[in-house]
Amino acid sequence: MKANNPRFRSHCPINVTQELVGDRWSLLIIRDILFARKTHYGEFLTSAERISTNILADRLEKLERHGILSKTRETENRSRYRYVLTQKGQDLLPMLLEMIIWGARHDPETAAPAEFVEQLTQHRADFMRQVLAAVE
Amino acid sequence: MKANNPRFRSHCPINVTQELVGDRWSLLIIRDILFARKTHYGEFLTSAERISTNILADRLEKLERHGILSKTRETENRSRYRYVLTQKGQDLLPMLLEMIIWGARHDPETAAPAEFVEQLTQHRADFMRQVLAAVE
DNA sequence: CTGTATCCTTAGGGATACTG
DNA sequence: CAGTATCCCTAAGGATACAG
Repeated sequence: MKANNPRFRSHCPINVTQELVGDRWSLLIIRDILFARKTHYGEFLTSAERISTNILADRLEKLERHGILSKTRETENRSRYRYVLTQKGQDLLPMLLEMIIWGARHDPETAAPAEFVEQLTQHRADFMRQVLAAVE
Repeated sequence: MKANNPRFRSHCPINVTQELVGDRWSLLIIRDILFARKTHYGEFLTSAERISTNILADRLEKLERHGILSKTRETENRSRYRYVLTQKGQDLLPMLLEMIIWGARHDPETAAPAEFVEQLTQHRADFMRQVLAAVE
């Protein structure tokens, strides 16, 4: 009985990562939290890719269940939640940055600011630490 | 009609990367080429995740169409092909390494050798250059 | 061995009405 | 505003027979 442990096709870490956050939406939600500083349900709905309400609720629940983000009540407002990344979620930043570099380099119409990508590419690990510090 | 120019949901580079290689199989094929040095159709079929023949053929064709790998005839054997990564495909290595780090760190049953992950984590950018050099 | 062709099933996703 | 609940549908994937 591995109730908590999802059954992976394999324990290859690449496969595991993909099974946990490789669906169509999870990484975009995490992107919104990390880069657009979004924290509330309604904000995720406004992103360019237009996630629908049921899918968003489902993904938020899954990500919380996997310990990637946590949901906390707003003190002022009873029915308002705040979504923040756990350490496990923040640990996805380096991978996201590599996805940005690759996606931007190979898409002529990329939405990523050229400077940002260039800076990112040059600095890599050092830059990652900077970004993390700024985010925290 | 969906041939050359894929219509992306958005040109966010994270989204683009995911739409190009974010399916269930592409990255595992690329992993096999990069890390297990596989080059032939039959070899991909033997991996732990057990891809089926039609899906494999489909993915190989898609990856070739997107310029991520290239297919060349073996000189000795007419009906044998050799699959190799293009530069665009090799550029995925840093992202794969980050996926390895994250997946291994957060899966207690990971198949990744602890030493490798530790070395990878510590060296990051430098290590990536080493790996690339070794692969080429 | 290197693939195609078929058939079939299902999970994932989208639209939208509804609730507190 | 912050979600649930339904309904529906398609693309993605799996099994397997077959072909060069």
